[in-house]
This record gives sequence, structure tokens and C-alpha cells, in this order.
Amino acid sequence: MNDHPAPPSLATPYRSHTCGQLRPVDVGVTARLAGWVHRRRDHGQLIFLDLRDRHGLTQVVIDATESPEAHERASLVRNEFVVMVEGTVAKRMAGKENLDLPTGEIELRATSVEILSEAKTPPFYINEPDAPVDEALRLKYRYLDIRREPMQRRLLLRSRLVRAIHEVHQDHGFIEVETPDLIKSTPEGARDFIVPSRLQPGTVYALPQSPQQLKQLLMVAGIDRYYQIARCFRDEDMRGDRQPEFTQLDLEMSFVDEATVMAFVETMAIEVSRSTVPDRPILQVPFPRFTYDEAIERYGTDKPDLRFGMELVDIRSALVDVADHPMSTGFAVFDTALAEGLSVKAIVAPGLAGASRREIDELVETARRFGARGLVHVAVDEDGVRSPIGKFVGDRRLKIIATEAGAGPGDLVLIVADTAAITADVLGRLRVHLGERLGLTDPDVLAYCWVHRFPMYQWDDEHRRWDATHNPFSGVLPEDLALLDTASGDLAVRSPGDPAGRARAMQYDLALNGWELGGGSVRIHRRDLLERSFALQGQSVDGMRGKFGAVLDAFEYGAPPHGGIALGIDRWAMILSRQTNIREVTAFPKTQSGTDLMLDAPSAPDPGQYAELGLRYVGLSEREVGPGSR
RNA sequence: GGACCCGUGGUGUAGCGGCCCAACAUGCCAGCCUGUCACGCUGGAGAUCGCCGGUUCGAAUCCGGUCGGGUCCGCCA
Repeated sequence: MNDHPAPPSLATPYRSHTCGQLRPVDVGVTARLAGWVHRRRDHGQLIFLDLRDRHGLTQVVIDATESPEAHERASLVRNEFVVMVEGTVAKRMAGKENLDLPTGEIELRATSVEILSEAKTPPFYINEPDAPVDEALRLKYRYLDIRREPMQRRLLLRSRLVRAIHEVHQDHGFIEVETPDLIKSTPEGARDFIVPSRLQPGTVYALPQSPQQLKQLLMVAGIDRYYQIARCFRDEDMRGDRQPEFTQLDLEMSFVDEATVMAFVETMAIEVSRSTVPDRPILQVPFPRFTYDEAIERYGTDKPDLRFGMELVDIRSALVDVADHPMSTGFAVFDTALAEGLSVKAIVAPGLAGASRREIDELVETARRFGARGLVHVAVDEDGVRSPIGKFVGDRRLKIIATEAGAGPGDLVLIVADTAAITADVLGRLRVHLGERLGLTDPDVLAYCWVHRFPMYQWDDEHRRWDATHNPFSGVLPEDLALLDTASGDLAVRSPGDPAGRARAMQYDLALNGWELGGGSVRIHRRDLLERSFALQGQSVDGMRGKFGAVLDAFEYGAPPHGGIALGIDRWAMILSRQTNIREVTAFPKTQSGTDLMLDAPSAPDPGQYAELGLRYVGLSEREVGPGSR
């Protein structure tokens, strides 16, 4: 309840105050400070030391006439030395205050200076937070990087975020339960990290990709409301927003439906955001909710960035409704698309009508990289419309297209004609690309939104079966229960046209500013539905036993209806810190190639370690020479 | 698995076939300096230009490979 408890005293034998603490009211007191030398300014008989700890910066003055011994010591001091200084807090001389510092009205007049620790010249600037530093250097000397103000600030924010998460969950009756890191492979799609077992030679543990199965078991165990800040491991290639080990807020609730889980998570996210970053406005409360279909239709993605508009517009009607060319637009790409029932959609880039040939070419190139075969553009200005396809379709139709797309003077309409999936994907990515380029994304705003009602299954043509799009335990929407069937009526005879393809899951993702924060679902807890769902996936319950044995067994003993969610703490902290890279909010991250430059991990094990495990490294070449390759 | 960008004194950059046994800033070292706060002034040290190979009369500069870092696609909820 108490949001602002009195700050605890951080006094120790080495310091009476922190370096950010002293104020004019302390003038006259004897204080002892300890910290790193941020900067030394040597004026001969007078030396200034800026002493820094994570709480702030205090100017220390050492006057040779007042304290010759301290002065002698101070002249030996260099940047990043750790020193302990004792002296009297004094008001600074009139006109000499430093208004940029909270401690800038006072200074410590040193009577003694003691060097606690010397320091080599650091490999990069610690006292200049904005100086660019090579990423590899930062990672190798991470302890120095973290010593810098920006990393300190971000780790503090992350700590506040996690603390707020704990508080909200504790206040809402959740029990924090730790789950093991040495478990059995959880087939969630990603590659497992494995740990060989010494006591059971020839077998391995897997590190959890998430505590998914364990939290469902906790529901069967009657824990009712569980949460955990859990470490998760996935052996996949890195990205700016992906590390091989990362942290999730994992939670699960019993006796809930979709609305209950979403309502709690939303409340929690709002409280946590407001207490972690009180100055950041939340764009919309309650959070907007989109069905998956709607999100794809309007934003081309299941994690829309709502900080700006530029929605995708279907412009097919602009291509067919013209009296003088009822059958043909005159432009083969459009005609083919219409004839084949493909998707033709547009986005409007505000103020980009004057884009140069080169800029347009870059946009086309970007669209191609995103998977488009081409990108049609129509520039709208005061005089009319301009487009390379004008000579095929005529100005009149260009104007209709522009109107349909919602473009006004100064705007640039960008059109993709392709399959629905490609059109949405390309325009969705292009939208994000342009939103950033045109500065439409307010870095302060927090735009949360929900996307739910995902398709339950995806057709796997190779195995002639329906694959669960998420977790195989995700439940189907009550109104779609009847769709869990095949056209043939026999679950063993499946085809792409089955009703199951239209079934939607009780599954929801939370997105923030265009990033996927996380997702979850209400699970199937009924044995008959589970069997049915598994059958559509070409699996029997017994066949799934190898992978989900414990959960299936547990479900025989009274499983409550339950559902939950998992949110990426790293991404959350990243966005709240206005960063675009998870490494910036991770104390000790790995490089893109999965190495730790500071610890020099991974490294070859001792031969003895292999021997104990009954392992021998044979190298990758032998694997590649195995049957069927070369 | 693939595409692209980067790699030059401690750090950040410039130089992009000869003018370079490499320039600038900062840092570092020494000396001077009693009111600075990116203190100032004077002087000095410090780089075989990531590594290997090739092209060339001549390579930091061009080409190939390799290593390291990053961005993206594939992969990944």
C-alpha cells in the first residue's frame, strides 16, 4: 500500500551518505563518502574530484593549504579509482553552484582522502554516457558498461518493473511458485537446450522453453493462481529482441474463461506500467481488442503498432466499379489479381507524394525484400494524380483508387496485389517501416492492444493433418466447438477444407507498440475435447503421452478449467526504456552468435567432464557425412 | 542456412591506389596552475590500418577467404 516508503539508510562504515544525497541542509556536518572518481580537475594547489556512485555525483574539494596530506593523495588519484573521502559539507561559493547536479549547491571539503582501489584506464568512457562504444567492447567489459549511467538507469527500471509485477500479483491472490530448469523436452516448436545427465548416462535434461506444462500441473494441484518470473531457454538464432535465455512473466489461473484472464492481465499491465513509468501515457484504456482476422486485415500483422494510423485498405472495389472499363483496369497485374480472387490493398504514406525516384525505388526494393512481387505507387498532389500505371488505367481510375485508399493531396498510395497472406504481410511491414521513417511513432506513448481468436489449426499438407498454431492444449472458442470436425466426419480422414480449419482458439496475444509482449490461452481440460483435438493433429492421446505424459496423467485426476499467459519481461523492459534491443535491458547478454564475450562461454569442457558423462565429441563433419547427405 | 553493414593509436572517427613509416578529437603520461565542473596551458608517448592470401612497380585503400560485432531473411510464440 505504501508507494513511497522512506528510503533505507545506505550508510556503512565506508560512507555516511551516498554520492547523491547531500544537500544545503547538510552544510556543516562531517560526512564520509565512498565511490568512483568520475573526473578529476587538478588546479595545482586545489583539486576537484567528482565522486560517483549509482545514487549520484558529489564534488569533493581538496585544498592543499587546508589539508596537505589529502591533497597529496588526491593528486595520485585517477579516473575510476575507488576512494573514500571524509570532510565537511560546505555551501559552494556564490555563483559557483552547478545547477545540473542535485548536489550542485554543496561540496565536500575533504580532510582525508583514501584510495580503496586503483583502476587501469578503462577501455571506453565511463563518464560520457553518450559516447558511442563498439558493441563487442561493451559486452567484453560489461561490468564497466553497467557502471555507466544509461545501463544503471535501465537495470533500475527493469528492477522496478519486476517489483511492480510481484506486488500486483501478490495483491491479487497469486502464489509465486518456482519450477525446475532441468526438465524434459517440451515440444513447443523451438529447439531445446539439453544437459547431459551423469547419473543416467545417455540421457539428457532439457532446459524449459517455458514452464508451460508445469504451470498446468500446478492448476491440477489446486494452486489456483500461479505466477513466476521464469527463465526460459530456446536454442534458436538471435535477434535484437531475442536472446537464447530470456525471462517471462508466466501466470496461470483456474476457473477462468478468456475474459477473466484478459481482464486481469490488462489491469496488471496498466498498474505495472503506471508504477514503473508514471510519465508515459497509455494510449487507450481499456486496451483495444482485435480478432486475429481483423488485425491482419487492418494492420497486416498480429502485433499492430497503434501509435499511428496508415491502415491497410482493400481497394478492389475501386478497380471494378468504373462504368467505362467494367471488365478490365488495363493493368495486367490488377486484372490478374481480380480474376484470380487475390487481394489488392493499399496503405497511404502521408506527405510522401513528393518522394524522389530514388526514394520510391527504395520502397519498392523494401517491399520486394518483404516478399512482394512489386509495389504500385500513386502520388496525389494539388494538380491531380501521378503514377507509372497511369498510362494503363487512366487518371480517372487513379483518382478513384486514391479516394478509395483515403489519400489526400501530398500523400502517396502504395499498393500490393498478391495472395491475401503476402499482401497483408508486405503492407504490414511496409507500414511499420514507414511509420518509423516518417516519425509517426511517438516514443513516449504506450499503445497496448489485444489480438485474440487466432485460428486453432494450420493445415500441414505434407502430413495431411491439422497442426495446432500454438500450444496443443489451447482450447477452442465455445461457439466453434462444432467445427472440430472433418468434412468426412472421420477424424482420421482429413483435408484442407475441413471445418476444423475455421475453428478459432481461446487464445490471446498482448502487443505493445508493435512488439509482441506475449500470449496465452484458455486450455483444454476435458479429456474428450483433448482427444478430438489431438486426432485432428493426427495424434492419439496415447501417442502424445511421450511428450505430455505428466499433464495427460494429471488430467485424469480432476483438472480445473484454466488458462494463462506468458509475457516477455525483457521486451517489456526494453519498450519501457525506449530501447529497440533487448541487450540494453539485459545485464549480461549474449552476442548474435550465442557467445558471452565476458566469460568466454561457451567453451570446450574438460576431457574428464565428457568422460563422466560417457560422451565424446565427434565433430560436425561426421554428422554431415551421415546417410542421406552429401 | 542465407543477404547486407562495420572492423585504422586506449576510445570514437578521417583517410578509400602513390601526397600516409597514417590525420583529428578525446583519453593516457609529465610539467604548470586556488574555484573548476567536458577546467585551462605546455610538452610527450602511443597504430606494421582484425587476420591470411592475391592483384599491382606500389595496398589502410582493390579482390578472395577467414575471424569478430551488428542488422535483416529463414528459424523462433
